[in-house]
Order: sequence, then structure tokens, then C-alpha cells
Amino acid sequence: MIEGPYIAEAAALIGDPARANMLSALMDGRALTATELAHVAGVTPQTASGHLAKLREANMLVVERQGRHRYFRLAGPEIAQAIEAISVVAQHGAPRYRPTGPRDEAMRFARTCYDHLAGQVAVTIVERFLDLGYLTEAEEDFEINDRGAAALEEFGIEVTALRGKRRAFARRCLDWSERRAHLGGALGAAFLSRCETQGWLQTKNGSRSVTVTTAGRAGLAETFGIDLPQ
Amino acid sequence: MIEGPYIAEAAALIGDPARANMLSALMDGRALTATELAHVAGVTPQTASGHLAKLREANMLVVERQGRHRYFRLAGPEIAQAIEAISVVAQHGAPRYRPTGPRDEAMRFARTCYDHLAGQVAVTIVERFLDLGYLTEAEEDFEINDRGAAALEEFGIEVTALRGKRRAFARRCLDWSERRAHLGGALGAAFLSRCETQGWLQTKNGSRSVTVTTAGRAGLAETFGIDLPQ
DNA sequence: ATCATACTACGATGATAGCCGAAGTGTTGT
DNA sequence: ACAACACTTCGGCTATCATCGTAGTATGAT
Repeated sequence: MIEGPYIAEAAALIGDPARANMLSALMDGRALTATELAHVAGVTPQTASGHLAKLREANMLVVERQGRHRYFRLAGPEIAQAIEAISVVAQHGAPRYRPTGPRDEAMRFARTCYDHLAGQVAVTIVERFLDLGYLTEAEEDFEINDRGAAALEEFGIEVTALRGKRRAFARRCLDWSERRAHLGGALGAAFLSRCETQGWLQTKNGSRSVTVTTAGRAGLAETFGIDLPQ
Repeated sequence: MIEGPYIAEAAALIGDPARANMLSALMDGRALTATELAHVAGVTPQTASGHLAKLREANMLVVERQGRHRYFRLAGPEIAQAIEAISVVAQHGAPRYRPTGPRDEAMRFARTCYDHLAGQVAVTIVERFLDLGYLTEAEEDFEINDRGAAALEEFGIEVTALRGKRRAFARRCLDWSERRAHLGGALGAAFLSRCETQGWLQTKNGSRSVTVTTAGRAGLAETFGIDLPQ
């Protein structure tokens, strides 16, 4: 049992979007640099630095220095447990009549969420994959079948190798602007990375905004039959 | 998995002291009225009303109307689980160099925490009881022995009856201003209530501040050997 | 030694959200 | 019907805090 204001202090630290994004990005046990966390949070490095200092001070993060790099990771499993517990609560939250998500229309269309694609484009892709029967929905994950794996392997993603990773494979990740799931986990990250390699999607350095190129629109249409709205 | 800003939204709702106090007061499954929750939170009824509306909107609280009274309770066990998870994190937080707790010296001396006593007085009482051997400390609770139970029964608290309640009996409650445990649970609430009946402590209507009367200083000294600083 | 990169510190700015006073609506008791 | 009480709504105020630009320190590569 603990007096209320203690709870408020800890919750308020999590209750900032930039910090929440950082903590969530570290949920799978990875250690990320301050610059990576700044990108994940969508803020400048100096802002991220201040946030990280607060999280360290509160014993939510620990830092390891490697030369010029500072690697941050969660201080213990209880942090991840608290984030998970809050996630459950957050998913039971009320449908909002005002749209959630960023006000910037470009960010709503396509942006990064941690290291995978989010926004309208991401959700459209997922729904197409569901239509094609590549993916099915389980409780917290997507399941990919042989047809889907083959299609993505052909696209250049090493699906089998991804499954061997410690990281969750294909996570359903509730999208902030669409309120439906986009593809997270290792598969989601690999898909975004591959699209970047193909020149279909472009991420601007320092920003979480994602641009779909002309080649990307064509490629997504030809390869997966995905028609993106203008 | 859930996009970070969702987590931030839910956490931010918990991250306000008034709301955290309200949610915590409802942790044991009780339903409290809006006015009781306003008192618990230490804010006016109109402020509490706004907070309660937000918590309802977020599906953290449900309300039942009984005539003029609105009874609020937690919407489900996942809320309590999230509060508990955050509590664990909060207890691992860094010692702060600036003093925690309210700035008002009177509130630091003695105040209510939910329905039991908090502040310097409360912690002094607990430590005296530990010295006397009435209480011992366990993980999350205090244990009271026969000598302690007899002494409190003599003081007018029906210890045996309290043990039969559904509510936790004698909780260690981490005090916000003292950073040590004061006595929570049913026993803590009964002790405060008894001290009020005795005229030893006075709570002002609508405030969480507690006044130790002259009779209270004398009574605490004679009955339990507790010397309070001026 | 110089330059690039990673990270931190400082100060000013502006948005936000909690606060309460005033006032209103709804329910209960006399 | 009236008064008391429970609760909600509205508007103004203010403290807080996240933000970024500027500038600095530390590390690594050439």
C-alpha cells in the first residue's frame, strides 16, 4: 500500500507521450541509444536527454556507456509489467468522438511506431494481407501461414530467420490514429526496412513521418494489390 | 502491443495526485460517493466532479446512482492491477533530495490518507507501537500480537471484529511526507476514528488536514507513551 | 589537430490542465 | 413549498512542464 501521490508521480512519468514511446520501445528487453530513443519519441535529442534523465532518476531506466554511446534499457521487469498493465487499461478506454492520433495529416497517413510502420498505410497493408489470407488474427499476434510467408520471402524478407529471434514475431499493435491494428514485432520492422530498401517508403532523418514514394505506390499495388488513397 | 500515446493517455489519468488518491481509495472494492472522493483527494467537489468525469469517460470508473448520491467504484480488476503495478514501480523510485509531501507544514504533521492517519504523527505512532512490541513489520502488512491487540481493545478499538472484515487489516502504507510506513487498512481507519471520538484528533470538514488537540497530546502520552514534537 | 557525431545543459516560450468561485440542476427531508 | 444537500457546469487564473534553439562537453575517426 502506498500513499496516492507516489502513484501519481510514477504514473505521470509514464503519462507523457514521448516517455511512453521510449519505455514501450524498450519493452522487449533491447537497449537503445539516446538518439534512437529521441527518434522513437519524435523529439529532439536535447528533449530526449531531459526525459531520459527523469526516467533514470526514477529508477525506471538504467544506462550503460559504450564510448560516445549511452545505451538505455528498462531497469527491471516491474517496469514492463506496469506498462503492460496500463496497456490493458488503455485498451478498455472509451472510444473517443474526436479523432485520436497526430493532428498532422501526413503523420496520420504514414509514420513510424518504434521501428515499424503505423498510420493509415500500415493498417491498409495489414487488412490487405488479411484479405489475401497471408495473415490471421490471434489474441495479441498475427499468425502468418505458408502462403503469406512465401509471399514475403519473395518480397525479400527472411521470414524464417525472423522467427528465430528473441523478439516477438508479428505483433498486433493498436494504431493510434486508426484505432485498429498495424503490424508490429520483428516482422513489422522487417517489412518497413524492406520497403525502405526498395525505395517504396522514405523516412526522414529525425522525423517519424514516412513518405510513400511514387515507386512505393506502384510497388505496393503490383506486388500486393494494395491501392492507397491519394 | 499498443502504440505509445495510448499508454501515455491512460497513465496521465492516473498521474494526477487527486485522481490517484481517488483510484487508490477504491482499490479494496468499495464504492464511494463523489463527495467522499473529493475529500479523499483533498479538492473541492467541483474539481472532483471533473476528475470523476474523466475517469468515467476512460472506463476506469463506473457509477451507480442512489437518489442524490453517486457511488463510484473501479470499473474492473485490471484497473486495480495497473495501480498495483505502478505502486511497485513507484516504491523503487529514487530517494529525492527535496522533501516529498505537501508543502503545508500542518499537512506534513498530520493529515488523512484515505481514511487513516498520515504524516509525522502517524509515523511516530507506528514507531512507538513497534517499540512497545505491539506491532511487527511483515512484507506489506503490520502484524499485531496479543499484547498489542489487548492494548488497542482497551483503547476502544474492536480488533477482533476488524479482522473479520473483507478489507485488509493492518496495511503498511508508505507515507508521502515521511517516506516511512504509517498504519493503513481497517485498523488504521479504526484508530483514526477512535482518536476523533476521543477528541484527540480533529479533522476539518472538507480538508485532509488533521489537528492534534491538547487532549490528544496528553492522551497519546498517557495511553501509549507517545511524545509529539511541538 | 580537426571534424563529425553523441549527448547534455540552459533559457525562453507557450500550451495545457488542475484549481476554485459562482451558479445551476436534481434529490431528499421537513 | 422550502431548505439542505449532492453533484455538475462554466469561466478565469496560474503553475507546470515539454518543447526547441543555442551552445557546450565528450568521444571517435581521419
